[in-house]
Amino acid sequence: MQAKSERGSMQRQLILSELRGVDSHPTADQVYDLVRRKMPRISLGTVYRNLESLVEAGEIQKLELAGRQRRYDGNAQRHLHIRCECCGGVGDVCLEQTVGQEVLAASKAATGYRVTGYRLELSGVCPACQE
Amino acid sequence: MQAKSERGSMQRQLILSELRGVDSHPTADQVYDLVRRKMPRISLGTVYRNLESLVEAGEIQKLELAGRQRRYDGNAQRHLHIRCECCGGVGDVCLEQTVGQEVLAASKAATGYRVTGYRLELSGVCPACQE
DNA sequence: CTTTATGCAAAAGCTTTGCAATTTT
DNA sequence: AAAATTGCAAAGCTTTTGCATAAAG
Repeated sequence: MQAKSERGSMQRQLILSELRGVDSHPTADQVYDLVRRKMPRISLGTVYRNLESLVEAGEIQKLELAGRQRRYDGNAQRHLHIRCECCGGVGDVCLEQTVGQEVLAASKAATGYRVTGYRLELSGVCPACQE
Repeated sequence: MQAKSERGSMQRQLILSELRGVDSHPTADQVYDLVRRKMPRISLGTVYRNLESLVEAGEIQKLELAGRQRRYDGNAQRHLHIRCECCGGVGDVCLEQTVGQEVLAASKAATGYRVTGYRLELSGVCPACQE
């Protein structure tokens, strides 16, 4: 007994809109909590499955920051992320990725790898934690 | 009935020497397999505990590459890592970390964070996988 | 009607931890 | 003898998966 939808199930739409509605880069279980407020019977498995398919569809991005639980970002555009060492939060850095060609060339020379990409992740102290 | 040791238990020494003896950046269970060849009754928990304490002691480093299982590097010096997209292996890139000050300054301006560091991780195709 | 997605629950993969026994200092 | 570490096993946490049922196209 659910309304008709243009793009996927109601679960999927709700997950997408909730994720777009926050800037906190929530983990899967945080998304689950958000979504459950409006759809209490949704399951965690469904959240994981839809997050994954939204990533594949290019609607959102998955953040795999070093050594921690995955987070999801409703903004699918390429941008950097910075983690606060103090509160653990993750912020957006809307800059081009800016590692120079010379680094990539030097890496190739140093390793023999064909270098195809890189991942850059910043860390620091967020405004709130600086008081 | 173990020999006396200068720095820590025999388990710890063996873990360190085995890790120093490979350049493959093994995961904890791969270290476990290596070490078990010479000390069959060692436990995985002991391997994890010692790897952690060796990291804290600055003798080795823990690699937390995006979204994957942790790996350990017997070389504690700061250097870059590159993952082969094809075979999943991880190589060393013995270069200075080279993200410019201007990127860090721009990040600060864009976010208000006090930027204190960054992590750079390369990807590509290793010589073996290029055939 | 056929295909796709869901909820539930169990399983899987990696890592940590409690504890009694052993080793190290 | 006191402090630190071990092996074992159980628990923890995050993510994935099998399956019968329900929703979507």
